[in-house]
Amino acid sequence: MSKTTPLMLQLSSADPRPIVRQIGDGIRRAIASRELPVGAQLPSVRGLAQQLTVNPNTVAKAYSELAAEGWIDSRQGLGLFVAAPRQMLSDAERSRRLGIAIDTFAADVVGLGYPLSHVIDQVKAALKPVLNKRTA
Amino acid sequence: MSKTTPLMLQLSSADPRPIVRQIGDGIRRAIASRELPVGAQLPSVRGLAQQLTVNPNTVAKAYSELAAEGWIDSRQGLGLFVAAPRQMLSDAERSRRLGIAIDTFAADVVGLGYPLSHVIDQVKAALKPVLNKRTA
Amino acid sequence: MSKTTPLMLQLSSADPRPIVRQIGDGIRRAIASRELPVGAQLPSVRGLAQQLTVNPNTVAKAYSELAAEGWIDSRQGLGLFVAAPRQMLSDAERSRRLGIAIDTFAADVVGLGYPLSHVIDQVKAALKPVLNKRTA
Amino acid sequence: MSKTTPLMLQLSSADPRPIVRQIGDGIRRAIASRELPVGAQLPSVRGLAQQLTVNPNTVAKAYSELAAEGWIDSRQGLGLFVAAPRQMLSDAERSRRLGIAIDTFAADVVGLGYPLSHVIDQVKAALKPVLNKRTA
DNA sequence: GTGGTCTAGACCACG
DNA sequence: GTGGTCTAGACCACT
Repeated sequence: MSKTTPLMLQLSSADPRPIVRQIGDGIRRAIASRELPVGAQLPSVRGLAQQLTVNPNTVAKAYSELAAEGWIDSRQGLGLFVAAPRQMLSDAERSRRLGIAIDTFAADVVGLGYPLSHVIDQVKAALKPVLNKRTA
Repeated sequence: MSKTTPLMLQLSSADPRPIVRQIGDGIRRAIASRELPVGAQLPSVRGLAQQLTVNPNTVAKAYSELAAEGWIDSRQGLGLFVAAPRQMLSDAERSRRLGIAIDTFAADVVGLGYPLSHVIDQVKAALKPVLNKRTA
Repeated sequence: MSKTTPLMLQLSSADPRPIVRQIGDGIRRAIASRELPVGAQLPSVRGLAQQLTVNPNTVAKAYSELAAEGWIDSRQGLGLFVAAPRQMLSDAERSRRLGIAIDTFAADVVGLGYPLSHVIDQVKAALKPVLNKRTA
Repeated sequence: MSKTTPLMLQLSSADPRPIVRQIGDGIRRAIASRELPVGAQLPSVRGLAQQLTVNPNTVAKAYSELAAEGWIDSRQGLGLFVAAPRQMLSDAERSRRLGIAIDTFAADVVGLGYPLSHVIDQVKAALKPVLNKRTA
């Protein structure tokens, strides 16, 4: 009875991220912000592929990565569903990944010419809806 | 008689970024933090390649990208020098890039389970030395 | 200078595991048993695909899963290398996975008619060379 | 007048195994542990399907696989009954299947970081109630 | 209908 | 040369 949530995903060819990543990131964000609640069914591989006009394999790959990371569960013949949140990674690995993400981010924004306060404000605005939600 | 600044660059094979990007990011960071001041001469392609034990083509590629982005200027027969800060990107482009960087960052840290405050603190610490320097 | 280790992999069509899994499991075993030491270069995607007469994409998929699990590191343009061991998973997740693995194993051996002692002996023999090695 | 044994089966959507396999494995385990003794009648396809709220086709498929493997016998018009234990597989086939099960298990637990003794203890605990029962 | 696997072949970035 | 991405299309298992 769980209806498939529409899911607004915007692919952009100007975005340097590969399509698979854009899809995965978009869904990750939707799950973290509870736009897609636990147990919700995701659009089918073929359906989403058609909606985004990309190859079904591309969608399938994004989905399978999300499944490997514990964001979604796959049920043979039924579809894909938002999984209950659980901590997959060790503390050491989480800390390591945070460091990498910050280094990458720093390299990306250096040279854009924005003052620190502006960048921080934007980061806060982007993270607020996706952090501290799934454990609330 | 501007002496070539030594330039401490640490390439890491554990770092997922390709070597070209590690070099470019490292130099970009050094310029932004004024470790390499305006007018300072950069190491030669061959010299840096030897120092880092990488292919000279890789260094040359990193340099040419930095030049295209306006970070460094090449003076024929003399070498490469840190350029005066100037903004080469349109406001729309800068804003778009910031948005993408933030999206990517958000996707990376979501699911790590850290509270917003912790992430923000880390980001601030990482950005402080590289932002607000060249525009000061 | 690190020569590619030959790597004996036996694919079997009688094996119910999909090819991707057989490849991944085989390499995981080789790394865990230190047959492939840390830093060793793995056979190239195309090379291994040719050796096993499977599609390069299949090998690439197996490799990318191993990379996601932290077994190997990929270096653009250079190849794939055995990564230094690190604990990626949280205690809760490790315990969960052990439980699933044991349940699956139990379901597989029930009905084969072997006495408990025989099964345990075989399991011990199989696990001895792959457990307690990477931390030794 | 053999009454249908209630049969406690727990289907879990968190379990990665497909439903057919969960049903088959559950019944196999119940028979092996003598929870379902030889001659006991199994619930009807429709009854079990209703109890588990799954498609009757799924239950029927699970039953037909169990029958093919010799676990249960169908008596026309009467229903399905637990068969007397017999070995339908050749020694070579049994040995091959044990090998595959052990390989899969080893690949699953390698990398979890548990000491051999801990894994063996858990395996013993899981196998004790289902092995050495039907041949005793 | 659903997802999962596999093949084939193309194009790109990196060194 | 290396790996990474994407498309196209086929076949299978599950519900």
